[in-house]
Amino acid sequence: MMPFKEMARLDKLIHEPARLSIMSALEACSMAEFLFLQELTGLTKGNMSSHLSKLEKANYVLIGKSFLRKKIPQTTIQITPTGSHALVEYWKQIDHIREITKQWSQETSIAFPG
Amino acid sequence: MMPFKEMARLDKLIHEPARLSIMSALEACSMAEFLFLQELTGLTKGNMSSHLSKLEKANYVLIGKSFLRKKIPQTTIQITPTGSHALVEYWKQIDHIREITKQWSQETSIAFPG
DNA sequence: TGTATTTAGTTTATAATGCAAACTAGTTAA
DNA sequence: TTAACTAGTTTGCATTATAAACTAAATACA
Repeated sequence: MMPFKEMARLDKLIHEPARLSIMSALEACSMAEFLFLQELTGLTKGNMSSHLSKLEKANYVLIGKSFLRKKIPQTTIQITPTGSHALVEYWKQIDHIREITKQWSQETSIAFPG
Repeated sequence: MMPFKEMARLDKLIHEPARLSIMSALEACSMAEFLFLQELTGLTKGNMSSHLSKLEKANYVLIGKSFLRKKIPQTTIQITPTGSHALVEYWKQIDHIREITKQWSQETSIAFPG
């Protein structure tokens, strides 16, 4: 019907490239440390921190602070079921957009050939 | 190698949902009028205008101003070969990201089963 | 004729966001 | 005991998305 309005429905929390990389990494890892995640994604510490807190607010990730030998702070991050579900839905929506635009493209070329 | 850095390479001009919808519509239409495109995407006029001028600066679209019966202004928009190519490359990169994260996810589950 | 309204867009102002530099709190080294 | 490092958070800046306000021309109508 209105295929090009489907883009507006993309979950912006996941769509943002830095966060998509965080979420994808977490989906693969089940649990990761802050520094490991930072290395993996190539983000700066400040960036990681602010993106993570956005994801935490949405309940997409769970952040736990523990201490190594009760001294060195270590932040561990896990994806939540909510976050995992949101990621799946995000890719579904991407697929949907692709299908629907392909279809519309075909319809137009039938209506206005050449 | 560093799969989660691939997200940073997504073309941000196309990645933004409003512009993805504009570009997808144009790819299907070959040529469209401003108001038609606005209706299609559901964007406000101001939004349309500013997104279009960004796409124009990147040479992703060509904007032509003509007059209906030499009176009513009519803006027509076409995707350029550059824009069309960028859109194809965008989807390629999306595919690439998907493949690579899927793969990494498998590797991790092999390395740390259960 | 002149004033009001509509149309087709552009410009401007604002609010949100992404980003890295600067900061904090604790640890180890000299 | 002071300097330097570590692990992260906060702050400030620059960019961006968005809609409201504006512009310019056309039509409506009184």
